[in-house]
Amino acid sequence: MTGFFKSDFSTSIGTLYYLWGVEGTNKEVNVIFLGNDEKSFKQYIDKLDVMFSGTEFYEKKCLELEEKILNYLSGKNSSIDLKPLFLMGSDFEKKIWQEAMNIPYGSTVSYRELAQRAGFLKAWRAAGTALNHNPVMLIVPCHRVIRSNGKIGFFGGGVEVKEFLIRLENN
DNA sequence: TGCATGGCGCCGG
DNA sequence: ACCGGCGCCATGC
Repeated sequence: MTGFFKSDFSTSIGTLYYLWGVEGTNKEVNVIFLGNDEKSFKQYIDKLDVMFSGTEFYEKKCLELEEKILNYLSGKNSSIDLKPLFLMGSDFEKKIWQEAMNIPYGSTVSYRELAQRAGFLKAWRAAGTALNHNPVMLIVPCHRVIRSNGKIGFFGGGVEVKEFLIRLENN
């Protein structure tokens, strides 16, 4: 694994931090981290324990990401069209994240339903914990997962942000 | 290994 | 409608 680079930018839901990684022989560049919490961003980088190349080479790539996210946050685009690269996480967590990506824009499912769809009939509680470890907010749309009783539930990036995103997608 | 900890769910009062 | 209690399951220490 080589070619990590990172950056941040300002949005309507606060400063977003992101991290790219280049994978495999085809040199595919994908998003490893996207989040609004600087602390977890830094912790993530520490855990990866890698060297970073300069962002200049990837400036175009960064601008593309920022444009896609901003278009999504302004309601202009309903799809973000960025591919995540899960470098960390258990198989269970990856399956939950993967399944969450199948939730259509503008709709919601319960934690229970999500766990079931991913093949874990009774692991709804653990599914919530897995979503809390989602490394790429918005790309894995964990804000579309709410409680069975209709309540909003929690959100790593802040419940207000979760509410904002659900409202955004229903306008 | 056991036990506590989580973005939960369901039932009873 | 709201709460407490108990059940549920993957992780981390």
